[in-house]
Order: sequence, then C-alpha cells, then structure tokens
Amino acid sequence: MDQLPAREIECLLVLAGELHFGRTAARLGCSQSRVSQLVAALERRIGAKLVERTSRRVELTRFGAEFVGEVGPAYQRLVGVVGQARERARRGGLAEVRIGFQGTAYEEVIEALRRFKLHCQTSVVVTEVPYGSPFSAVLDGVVDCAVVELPVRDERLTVGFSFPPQDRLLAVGAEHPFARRERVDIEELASVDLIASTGEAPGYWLAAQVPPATPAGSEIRSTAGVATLQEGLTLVAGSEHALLLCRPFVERSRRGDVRYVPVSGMEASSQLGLVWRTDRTTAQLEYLARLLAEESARASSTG
Amino acid sequence: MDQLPAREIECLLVLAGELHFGRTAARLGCSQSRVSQLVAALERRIGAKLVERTSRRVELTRFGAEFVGEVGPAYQRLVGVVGQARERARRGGLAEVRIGFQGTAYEEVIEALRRFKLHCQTSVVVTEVPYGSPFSAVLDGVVDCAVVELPVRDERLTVGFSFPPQDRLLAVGAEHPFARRERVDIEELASVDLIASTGEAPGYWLAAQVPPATPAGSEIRSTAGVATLQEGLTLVAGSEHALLLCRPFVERSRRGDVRYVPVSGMEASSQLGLVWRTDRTTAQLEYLARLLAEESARASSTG
DNA sequence: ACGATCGATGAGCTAGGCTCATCGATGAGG
DNA sequence: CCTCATCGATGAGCCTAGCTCATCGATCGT
Repeated sequence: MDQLPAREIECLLVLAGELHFGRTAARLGCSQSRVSQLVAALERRIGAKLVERTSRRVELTRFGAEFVGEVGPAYQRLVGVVGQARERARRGGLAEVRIGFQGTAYEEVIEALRRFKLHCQTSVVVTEVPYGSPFSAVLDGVVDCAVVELPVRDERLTVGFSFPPQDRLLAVGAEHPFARRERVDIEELASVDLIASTGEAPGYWLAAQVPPATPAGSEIRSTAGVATLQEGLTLVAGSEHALLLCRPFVERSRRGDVRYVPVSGMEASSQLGLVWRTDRTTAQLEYLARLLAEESARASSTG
Repeated sequence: MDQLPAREIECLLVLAGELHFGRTAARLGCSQSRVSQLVAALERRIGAKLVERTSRRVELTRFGAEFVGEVGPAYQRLVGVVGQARERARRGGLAEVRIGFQGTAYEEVIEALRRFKLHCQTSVVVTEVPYGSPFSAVLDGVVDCAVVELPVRDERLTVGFSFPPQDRLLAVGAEHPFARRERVDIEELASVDLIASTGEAPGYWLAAQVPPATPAGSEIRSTAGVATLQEGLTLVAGSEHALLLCRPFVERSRRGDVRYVPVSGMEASSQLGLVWRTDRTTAQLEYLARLLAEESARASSTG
C-alpha cells in the first residue's frame, strides 16, 4: 500500500463543508483546479465516486458522505495529536512525567508536584525506586527524574535541586543498647554493625550512606545488606544491626519495634536531591526543580 | 498551520519499531538518507528531539516515545478507515444501508435483509416513509432504497425488483354496508367514498392507488385524504369512508373496528417493489434486489 | 590501528504538486 | 429563445519538494 493521501483527505473534508470548489480552494490556499484534481485523485484511489458535481451543484455521494463521516474524526484526531505535541514541545514538556522516590514522597514534594501538574498541565506518575539503586531507574529511562539521596557524581546525571542537609538518625531495635539514648556520637558507630545497601548504586554513593570509618579513623563494621528500606527496618527490629537513615524516611516509617536515635558529629550529613538524566534535561524538569526550591524555602521559614 | 506530515509520521512509526535507519528505509522503500531527512524534518516541525541517535545506537527520546504512543494509534486508525473505505468501494457497497418502508417491513423482506447484512457486512437501518410520499425520501437521499407501492415512472428512480402482483382489499368500518361482504366488485367502488393519499407522490402514482373511475367508466368519489396508513385506518373506522390497501399492509395492521374485503376485477393490482435512485445504483443494491427475488420465489413456492 | 557499520550531510535530479488558461455545461434573466 | 455569468474539468507547462547518490565522521569490535 502506498502513502496516506493527507492532502486529498484534507481537501475532501473542506469540500464537504463548503460544497464549492472555488471556496474550498481559497480555504486550502490553492487553485480551484488543484481541488478538482485532488478530489479526482482520491476518488481514483478509493475506487468510488465521492462527490457528485455538475457545474451548478456540488454534493456528496452517499458513499462520500459515509466516508467523510468516518475519515473526518480520524483525521481531526491525528491533526490534534500532532498539534498537541507541537504545543507541548514549545513549552518543553512531557504529557506524563514519571517521578521516582526512595521510599515514599514527603510533604514539601507533594505540594510542589501539585503546583507542577497544574501549571504544566501534566499528569504525574509516582514510582518507588529501590533504596539501594537510586540511579538505575533514571538512567534506564524508567522514570524521568527521581528524588534520591545524594551525592551524585555522574556525568550522565544532573542534580536539579538539593534539599538542605539533614541530620541522620540511627535506627536500632527496641532491645539494642542505644535504644534509649538521647544521642549517639558518630565515633560510637564503630561499635555497631551497620546495614549496607545492596543494589546497583556506585561505590561512592554506598560509602556516603554507610561510611567505612569514623572521622577519627575507627573502622565501621557492616556485615549485612538490604535492598529496600522496609527490609532494613525488619532486619533492625530483630537483631543487633543498626541502620543509618535521614529524617524524611523516618517520618514515614514509624514502627513500634524500632527506635530512632539522632547521630551527632556527622560531617557528610544526609541530603536529598532531584536528579535526572543530563541528556534529557528539559525546561519542564528545571521548572519542577524551581518549584521544589520554593517549597523547600517555604517549609524551612515556617518550620 | 500547514499540511499533515504523513510521510514523516509513517517514517517515525516504522523507525520506532526498527530502531535502525537502514532497515526502516528498506521497509519504507526509500533510501537511508531519506529516513534521516524525514525524521529531522518531523523533529523540526514538532520542535523537539524525537530520536536519540548515534552511529551505534538509535533510541526514542522520552518525548519521542510519548509522541509515538499517541500518534501511532491515531495514524493507524486513519489508515484503517481509508483502507476499509477502499475495500467497501471494491465490493461496491456502503457500511450502512438505510431502507425505507411504507408502513412496516414484512417477512420475506426481513429474511432477505438478514442475509444481506450477513453477506455484505453491512448495517441496515429501517425507516418508515410516509404512505403518501413513497419516493421523496429516496430522491432526497434520506434512504438508500425503499420498498414501496408501484408503479414508478421516473427517470431518476430504478425499480430493482418487483414483487408479484397482489389483490387489493377494501378497508371499511365495522358498520359499513360492505363490512360483512365476501367480495366487492370493482364497479361497486363507485358507491363508496375512497380515501386518497396526500403527499408528494406524483399524480400517476396517486391515480394508480385510488383509480379516478371504474373500468366501466363510473367516477369514484374521493373527498378525504390522509398522509399515513394509520391515519387512514382511523378515519375508516369512524366514518363511511373506505380505503384501498394491498395485502401486506393489512396483515400488519389488523384492528377490531375495521373490516377488510377483497376487491375483484381490479386490473391494476397492487404491486410492491424495491426502488432506488438511478444515479446511485450500486452492486450492493442490485444484490439486495436479487436476494428479494430469491426470497419472493421461495415464499410463493412454499406458500 | 584498522576495518566495518551506521547516521548525517550536501549536491543534484526528477516526478509530483501546482497554476494558468481555456472549455463545456448549466441555470438565470431579459 | 438567446445571452450572459458561474462553475467544474482538463491539458500544458512550470517549479518545488521529495528523493537518491556519494561521501564524511563517529563509534565499536578485533
């Protein structure tokens, strides 16, 4: 089969409305003879008379009317889709933005997303990404961006916005020696068995989450690894293991058999950020980053 | 806005499946460079990168994937509609055939329509046409054909099939002098007041339905006119008026306050036929006529 | 380092898309 | 009945857009 005769269809649709070759030509911005040729060509292609025409009257054949009734909506839809795409491209956005989160989304982000959807007329799909593989979903293109733990040191990824650093908390079981402490100093981490993340995260990221040693140089043990936050908490609850977390995750995962103790003296404190693939930077994502910045500023000023 | 870029869209859709410019070109039956140009043109038109391509890898942009997801179905639908129209034209038919009836449809026709729908994969819409204007709906194109009382003497109309002639019946009120008669001779019509049809029917047709005089030359009175069969029967029931009908209509409109008496000696007996606009003759309508002929033959042999 | 593969690009050809001029048909008006 | 005006069809011819060919540069495997 050969090519879709877009011009001929367009011509027929206009002619069906005008029922006049001259006016149709004017509306199409071409000559009357071209209209005549286009209609004839379409009729030849379809293999049936579509328009009954004398020098005094133009009317659709019964078959032509039926054809117009079917082709019209289909054609208009296609034109519409292309037009919408153009419009979206002009504003530099996607119709559906997929955002990944480690764990779940938190308040500041939710509000930013609401404004984002409104302003960009975009639908937002929220997905959870594995705690231990914060970047792979972004790199694979499964999500368009993600709010994850920093740091990110990867040419392929861009950090659009970084939330302010936050203290880390140490999650321990209810029976753990630290369970009732007010604080834990970072040097004390040398005495616990920290849970590491298993996943496709790069080494520098893993090291940032679970430092291999205290600032003073004491080695930090780590004999267990988990893929998700929930796994980690479950492991903590029933063992001597401990888990380093940042506050937003804690707020979303309170449970009775786990205690959260602030850790003081941590140099590399926990920090969340919005990241996306550098080669897929768009105005839309940058706008989302700006919205996050605003919400973050608002939250820190009122809180 | 300018023309719908059908080739470019087609090209993108194929490329989205192949992810390879050379194979895409082969499938489109053009050169690789053309594919490159088409994609570039579409990207320029939309205003966004749709395909990420290096010399070693081709993949859709996030935006491109979204675009393909929307444009693909719309495009396929349009192609499908055009293809279906071609197919229908090849078999010479309409997707929806509208048939008009005076009064209602009767058994032989119903069965023929069933087979017609099946064979032509067509939907059939049945419409009632005014008894007194059997042709105008056909001429106006409101229906594609109609089963109506003959005769038809009009260049613009074609009779595809004529049912065998049938006796006429005289409908009279229950209190009418003829109400209990076995037969009525045509000469006796001079003594009744026949109801005429009012409508856009031509004079020859009206005269055939309600003859102006008996064969022997006696004038037949007609002081009332009705537009539909039901109106006529209602008028008959409460007056001295009488109505000439053909059998199929009678079978469908039995009522207690009206008697039907066969009329003998009528030269021009009642005859139904399938008519359509001559300038809209199609193989499909001719096929329907053939089906009616078959059903009619079957009915007369078994009955 | 080399060759193979693949997409981009520019030059150049040509068929298809379009216009112009004209014709014949049709209907209105005198 | 004749004339004029309107409208769609048609053929000749022009020109652009649609396409090919040849070539280049980038990239990956060996």
